[in-house]
Order: sequence, then C-alpha cells, then structure tokens
Amino acid sequence: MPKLIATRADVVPLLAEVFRTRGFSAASLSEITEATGLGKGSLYNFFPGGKDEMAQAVLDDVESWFQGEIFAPLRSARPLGERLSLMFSNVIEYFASGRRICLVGVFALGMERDRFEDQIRSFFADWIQALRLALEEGGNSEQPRELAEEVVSGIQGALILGRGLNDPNRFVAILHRLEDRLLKESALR
Amino acid sequence: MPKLIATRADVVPLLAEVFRTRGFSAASLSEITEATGLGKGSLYNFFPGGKDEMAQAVLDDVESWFQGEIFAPLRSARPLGERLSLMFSNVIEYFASGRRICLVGVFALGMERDRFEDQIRSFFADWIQALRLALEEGGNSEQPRELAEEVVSGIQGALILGRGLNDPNRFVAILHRLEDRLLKESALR
DNA sequence: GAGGATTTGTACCAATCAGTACAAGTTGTA
DNA sequence: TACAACTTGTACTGATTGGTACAAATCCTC
Repeated sequence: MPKLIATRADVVPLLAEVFRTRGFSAASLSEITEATGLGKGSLYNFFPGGKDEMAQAVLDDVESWFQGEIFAPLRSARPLGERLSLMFSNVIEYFASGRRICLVGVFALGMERDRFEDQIRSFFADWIQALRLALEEGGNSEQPRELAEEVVSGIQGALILGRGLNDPNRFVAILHRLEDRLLKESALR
Repeated sequence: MPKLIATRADVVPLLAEVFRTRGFSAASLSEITEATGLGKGSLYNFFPGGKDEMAQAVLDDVESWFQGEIFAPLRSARPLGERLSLMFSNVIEYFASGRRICLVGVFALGMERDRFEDQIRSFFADWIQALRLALEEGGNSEQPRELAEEVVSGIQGALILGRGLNDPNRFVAILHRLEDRLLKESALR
C-alpha cells in the first residue's frame, strides 16, 4: 500500500483527466480506481456521494483554477493589453495547446448540463463578465459584451475544431487570431 | 404492430436525436428501441453491426445534410453575400436556434473521435474549405482560411455557450454577429 | 506498542448492458 | 389465399455496473 499522503485534493485532477478522456457517464469505477491509484473503498471514503460528488469536486476545481488564473487577472489593475494577452497564454497552457478539452464545455453539451446547471452557467457567465468589464474599463470597445461572448465561444469552438481536424495547431492558431483581434478592437478609437 | 413503412433512412434521424440527448456511450438499446419505436430485432435487422453501425449511419446522414445544405450552396454561383447569409440561416435552422447540438462536434470531443476520425475530420475540413473557396472567389478577404476556421469554430463554440448559459438566444446572437463580420470582411477592399 | 485512521479489495446486491438466436406474429404482395 | 419479408420481444450469454458492507491489512501518531 502506498504512503498515506493522498488527500482528496490530490485525487481531483486525476478524476478530471478520466472524465475528460472517457466522459462522465462512460467512466466506470474500475477505470477511476485505476487512474487514481485508489481502491474502491478509499474512493468512497473521499467521495461518499459517489460519481456525482466526484464530478462536483472536479467542476469546483476547474472553476477555482479559472477564477484564480483567468477571471481574477482580467479584473486586475494591470494594463488592459497585458491582461488580455495573459488570459490567452493561460488558456493555451491550460488546454495544453488544444490537447486537453474543456470539461465544463463537454458537460454543457451532454446530459450533465442539467445536473450541474448553475455551475456551468456561472462558469461561462463569470468568464464573459470578467472579460466584458475589462473591455469596458479600457473604454475603447464597441459592444464589449458581444465581443466577450464571441471570444469565449471562439475558444470553446477552437477546441472542437482542433480535435475534429486532429490538429491541435489549429486551436493555437485560432486563439492567436482571436487575441490579435481582441487587442486591436480594445485599442480602437 | 405499426404499418411496415419504416426504412432504415426513417430511423436514422430518430437515432441521431437519441445520441444527441444521451450521448453515444450512454444511449442504451432500451432507449433506442423506445425512441425509434422499433423492436430490438428490427433494429439489428437494419443495423447488423449494432450501435457502431447506427452511429455511422447517423454521421453519414448529418454529413449528407451539410453537403447538400451548407457546403454545396457555398460552392454555388450565386452572389457571395447571398451564399454566406444562406449558410447562417441554414445553420441556425439546423441547430434549432441553438437547442440542438452538433453531433459531429460532440463526437469530436469524446471517445468517438478516434473511432470516426476520418469522417469527423473531413466534415470540418469540407466546411472550412467550402467557406474558404467562397471567400477566395470573392477576392476581398485577407486570410480566407483563417477567417473560415474562425467562423466554423465560432459556430461550434456558440452552441456550447448557448447551452452552458442555458440561453439559446446567445447562440443566435453570436451567429448574427459572426455573419455581420463575415459579410463585412468579405466586402473589404 | 497501542490504537485510531486510512486503505484495500472482495462479496454481495440489484440492475443493466450489447449482442445472439429465434419462434411466433404480422404485413404486404402476387 | 399463400408465402416471403418484416417485426417482435423473450431467453440467453457473458460481462459489467454503481453502490454497500466490511474484515483484514497497513499506516501514522503519540
């Protein structure tokens, strides 16, 4: 038996990866025990609520990361261009240049959407709001909300396209183009 | 027993809906028999290869529709602006204003991506190519390929955002904005 | 060393699963 | 009416499933 240093928090990123790879419904407990290295009993010790609780923990973790690394920096006092570019580089890194999918986006498309409705909605709403407020603060964007929506949806779509074309470089290319546009439109006027 | 008018082709759109709602892996034969109104024996009569063959049939059907209603019109000899606007109205209609997800996109994000790799790839590649060629023909777009990619990925992402925010209107709004931009940029110079 | 906390993985439960086989029932056509 | 084609849904197969229960083993701390 391995050293007892595992905490619930250590398990969550591993769970996330199983759910990304297998999807939520299709991820069996066998696969989860294998991916996490935990026995079934330990899994239920950490997540007495079962798979639902695991998914909830994963969503919390993803959201927490985005709050800290994407939304909060957008709300900082640094120069707007810097904030925007930081968002893109963090997003590109987080999605492993297109090789790692967005779990929240996947859940939004599937049966899980209803079960985690509030959290999924607030994830996207928070992202759009953080970006919108940043753009409004810059004062140079026409229709900041619409632009923010287009950027966030464009990032999600770029993940699909990169996967669909089996070419993660398309993901990165689209994001750089979105970034260039955003920087340009936020400097308008 | 119902009248014997069912053909394989009648069943496919019903299958598509089950897969959209339940996902491929999680869609059980019970649910499929219920949704299609066919007995298990009849299902296997139509699709001896089982669920895989059903998914294949569905993908063929989706692709066929897109070829006929999206890609081919983009390749027609009509005025460019007309072609572009027709694409958007057909896409908005097909995705039921954001209430119906794109199965190819969902498959691209999931385990099915590897199984149906060629077909998923060609779906997106064909779309981008049709749009790119149309833009090139117009002669006014800088970077037609990049723009085409951004539009196709934007449409996919808009589906995620509309679902995620539980507000299909966001889907329609983003698409209209993409359309406006496309029309503007294809009229440049 | 003692003892509480953690971990393991099996037995069990009740259920479901995709696919195979096929007898019985129904439909459609000549 | 006869008969081929189609449809049905059950029995069966071998497998897997999430979750519960828990004895035994191991770890960690005092």
